[in-house]
This record gives sequence, C-alpha cells and structure tokens, in this order.
Amino acid sequence: MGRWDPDAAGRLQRSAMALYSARGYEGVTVAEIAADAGLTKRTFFRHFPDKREVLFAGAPAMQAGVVAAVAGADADVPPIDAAVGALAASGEQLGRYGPYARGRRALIASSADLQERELIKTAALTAAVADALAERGVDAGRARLTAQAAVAVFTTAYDRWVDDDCAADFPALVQESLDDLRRAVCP
Amino acid sequence: MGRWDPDAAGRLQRSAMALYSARGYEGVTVAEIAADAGLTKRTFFRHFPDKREVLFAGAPAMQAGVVAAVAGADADVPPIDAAVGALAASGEQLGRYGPYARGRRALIASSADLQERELIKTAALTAAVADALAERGVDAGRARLTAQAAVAVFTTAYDRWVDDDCAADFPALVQESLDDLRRAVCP
DNA sequence: GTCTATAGGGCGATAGAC
DNA sequence: GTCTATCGCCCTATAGAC
Repeated sequence: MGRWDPDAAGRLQRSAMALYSARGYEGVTVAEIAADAGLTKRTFFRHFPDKREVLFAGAPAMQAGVVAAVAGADADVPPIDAAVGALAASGEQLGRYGPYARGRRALIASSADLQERELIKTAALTAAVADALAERGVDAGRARLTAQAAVAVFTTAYDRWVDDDCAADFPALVQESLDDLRRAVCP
Repeated sequence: MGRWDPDAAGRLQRSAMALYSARGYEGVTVAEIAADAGLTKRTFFRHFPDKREVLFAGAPAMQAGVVAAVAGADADVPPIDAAVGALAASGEQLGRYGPYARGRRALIASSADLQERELIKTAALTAAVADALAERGVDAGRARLTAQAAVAVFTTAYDRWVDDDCAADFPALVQESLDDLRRAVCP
C-alpha cells in the first residue's frame, strides 16, 4: 500500500476495523492505523475528523436514503408508517455490511467512546427523520416523537437482525418490532 | 476559595458552568476551571473523570430515584405507566436545577462532545428503566421498547418544561407528551 | 505534583496526476 | 505549468501514569 494507491479512506477503515478488533479500540493509536494502511497520521485526519468516525463512515448515505424514502412515501400514509417503512427499506443497503455487523457491534459495545458516537449518529438520524416528517406537514413536536418511536423500532429490529446473523428478512423484523412497541404503549 | 474550603466538587461545577458559558466549552481548559475554583488540574480529575462529566454530576442520583420509583409502583400498573410515572416523579428533584437548565441546555447544544455525553446519560437511564421493568417480570425485549418510549416522552416533556422557563407542572407535561406519543403510534 | 503519551490540528513543503 | 493528496514538523490539551 504505497502513498498514492487508491481508496485511502477505505484502506483506513479496513485497517481500523482489523486493528481495533485485534487489540481493542483504546489499544490502537491513529498512527498505527495509518501505518497499516500505508499512510501517515496526518492523512488519517484528512479523511476522518477523529479516531471514532472511521467506524461510522456509512451513516450519512444511509440517513440520506431514509430521508428520501420518507419524502417519497404516499401522502396518505400515516407518519409513523412512513418513517418506519423508510427505515425498513434501508435494510437493503444494510445487507452489505452484514459480515462486519457482529464484530462491529461487539467492538462498539466494548468502548464507551464508541457508544457515544453511535448514539449521536442515531440521534442525527432521528432528527433527520423528524425533519422529513415535518416537511410532510406533521407538527414539529409530533414529528419528533414519531421519529423517536420509529428509530427505536428500527434499532430493535437491527439488533434482532444481527442476533440472527443478518439472515432474517429485515422489513419483517421491523414490522414485528413496531407491533411490539404498539402493544407496549397503546392502552 | 482556598485549598481546603468545602464542597470542592460543587465549586468545580459552578466554575465550569460559568467559564463554559462565558467562553464556550472548547475555549476553556481544565486547568482554568480548577484555578477558578482555587484547586489544581489534578484535583479536578479526582472529582470528575473528564472535562465533560462536570456538567452531568446529578445524573446518577436521578437515575437511582427513577429506578426506585419503577420498582415501587403497584404491581397492577402497566409497564409504560410505571416507567412514565417514575420519570414524571423525578421532576421534583429536577426543580432544583431550574435556574441553570436553560443555560445548560444552550451550552450542551453548542458542543458535539457535550451532546454525546448527554446522549449516553440518557441511554444509561433508558437501560436502567428497562432493567427495572424486567425486574417486574416484563419480557426483556418489550421492557427495552417500553423504556425507550418512556424516556422519549420524558425528554420531550423536559424540553417543553425548559422552554416554559421551568414554571409549568412537570408531571402534567409528561402526561401530555405520553398522549402525544400514543396519538402518533397507535393505529 | 510532575511527567508522558496520544488526540487533534496548523502550516508549508512535496510528490504525483493532469 | 496547475491541482490535489500526502507528508513532516510543529504545537496544545486531555488524560492518565508515576
């Protein structure tokens, strides 16, 4: 991996996943990740703003897809179904990360720093869904609660999907989780 | 503020709030906070594990109170009402922070680092509520979804309470937010 | 209380693509 | 030549070790 080889960001991501998994998030320095990818520490920070972000590079694209799906839902679909449906549809892209999902989840679970970063990504997704619902004319306060419920349903389904080695039908797990939420909160 | 004056932790909290508010979270060093409180950097880290935590010192006590309230709810109270009721009751303690709530919220909103820390505190509260519900015999998956819904209701109500300058009746805002959530997710 | 490792970033130099 | 990605060296502050 020389200085001008292509896909520097991808190499950094793969090196980071491999080293973090082998020696733990805190046991790896940015300089080591960069060296493993044939780059320097300074270049790492050109591609990723910090040591954590290298594990969350796919989040913006996923979020954009979900926002587009909410916006594209038929006007007569209730807000909660538009939000949950959009998140369920993102499962298509999710499939590509299947092989890494279990290791990545274990890695994040092992570090408070990584959990914080994952939570803020989830919060950003929630805010984006709420904004997309507001664009559809949903009242701001209700949009936020709807988005929070939908994202809770999504993360529950995602967790079950990873438990099942990413083999189950994701939209079905999402629908099942939505039913669970309804049983929990509806009188 | 001499070296052996009482309430070192409280002085550090007040100095941190004042300096962060005046010059922004990133514009203040731990050494400056410590000096303002008449202490040293080393002492700061004896009281708080890092620069962010000084703003979240009340969280463990609040969480303990909520867990106790969930555990103490009558056995025939539905899980969602036990969780929401416990969080609503925490509003009593919340009142003490009323005067600082608005400034603290603005400060946290200004820094991604502080938002991450707040999110992990909220996640810890959610996990604690879910565990307390599981102790009542609620299935683990359902307990988690119920806790997430209840905490979303709580944070919505808290935000409305701060918007209202901490004057409104907190339990009433919580009930109102739960009604909003039900309108959003129930068919 | 001092001392160190590392995160994170500013800046200019440089290597290669075009 | 221009343009862009990378490098190398410098610095500060956090966080923890001793």
